[in-house]
Amino acid sequence: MEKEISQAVIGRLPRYFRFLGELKDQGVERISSQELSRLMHVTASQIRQDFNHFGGFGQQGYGYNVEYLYTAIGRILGLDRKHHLIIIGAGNLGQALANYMNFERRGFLFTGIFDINEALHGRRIRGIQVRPMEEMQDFIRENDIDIAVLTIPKDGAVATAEKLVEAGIKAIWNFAHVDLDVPDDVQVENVHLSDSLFRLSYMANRYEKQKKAAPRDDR
Amino acid sequence: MEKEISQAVIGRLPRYFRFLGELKDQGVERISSQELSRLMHVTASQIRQDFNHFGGFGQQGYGYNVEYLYTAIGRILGLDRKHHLIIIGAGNLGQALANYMNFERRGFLFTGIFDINEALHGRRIRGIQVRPMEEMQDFIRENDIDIAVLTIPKDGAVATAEKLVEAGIKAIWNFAHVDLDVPDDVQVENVHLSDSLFRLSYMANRYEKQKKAAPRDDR
DNA sequence: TAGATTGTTAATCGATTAACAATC
DNA sequence: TAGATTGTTAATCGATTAACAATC
Repeated sequence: MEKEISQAVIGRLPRYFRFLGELKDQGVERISSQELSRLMHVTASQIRQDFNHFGGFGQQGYGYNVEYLYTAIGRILGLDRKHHLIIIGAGNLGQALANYMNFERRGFLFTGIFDINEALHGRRIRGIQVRPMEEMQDFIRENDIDIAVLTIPKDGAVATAEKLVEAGIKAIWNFAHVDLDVPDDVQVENVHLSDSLFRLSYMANRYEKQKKAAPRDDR
Repeated sequence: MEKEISQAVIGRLPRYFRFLGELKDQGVERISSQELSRLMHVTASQIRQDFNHFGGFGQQGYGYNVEYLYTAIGRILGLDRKHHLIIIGAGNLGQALANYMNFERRGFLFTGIFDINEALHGRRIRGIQVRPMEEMQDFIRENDIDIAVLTIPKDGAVATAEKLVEAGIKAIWNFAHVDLDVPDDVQVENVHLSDSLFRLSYMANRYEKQKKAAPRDDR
């Protein structure tokens, strides 16, 4: 089997995909690692290394075919097939994600949404009715759900994640403000919004301090 | 001046902060790098290295004082002061973030929200009325805004970011699906939700394939 | 004082960059 | 064929881990 791809590389794939998508939309047919390098602000060397993890996409003397590369990376990311996803938690964030579903276009189909709050049960969000949590496990089993999106407060999140795993979920998109402990064969991708905001806060803060300490130094 | 802290370290700070907060809430007074290591699934060595970037927080033979360390990291992250933030885009995501403002507790004050859509103008979200985009720049200057949260579609994002910078914003929390090009003294923290979802998709996909290729191999 | 655990230096590991031969 | 640009190996850089002397 191919050697394991490092997290560093995987982390960059969606960004490549995004840039290639834009190029494709602009009608660009081919691009060299050097041009792409200038565009994305990463080294041409890294680009070539990254692409080569998945086998040669390019052609010496020519570069890369944008459309081909775009499709290939899409396939690597699993965007060539449908995913059924459910959202756990019909609060502000859950609803925003349900509506925001620009993801739908990419094959991520919003299939169900669950909440403990009885007042919400039966209410429809983008045509899908909010269901009580008790129905979650059966729903997953019956509807062939791939991905669960966790948007509930941290207190319930760990227990709910366990239930998801029990019902056979293999991928959790976790917006809850807590780290989940799941078996090896279950993938978790965290979106810890406050962690992100704090990083921004640090960066802004640090820069300010530097400025004060050395007001002449512009870089 | 102290040597530059690497992105790798900065990226971990919010997570430390989160775990220390939980420990503090549980009434834990002190903790060694080894205990914290077990809890967070990172090496004790890394923990000690990380903390030492900011000067000795610990004490030989004792460990680290949880409360002290928590406060120290909080200060490093800039959580000991108030930040005024505005949200650009009063769509689903913008509204969710405005309401979600659990951040408020941490000193990030939701001060204003803007949208191009006239139908939304004057409407109140968490007591704050939606303003037209034209008022954005003056509002920033008059209200001492630190952070702008960009939740508009990608097409308008680049131009809007330019306006933000023009008005003096130094920190942008970018949810738009595009990379922003800003001067060196402006910090951007990206939350590219689809990139995140695609990574999850890749991970789940890859695991499945491995399973199929080598069904016996459990790890 | 003895035991524990940090702070810090040194060793290892992995990821990024540079270089260049292969090849379109 | 000459020029361009990849694929890939080698060199460099940085981040992580190990080890241990300093010290509470």
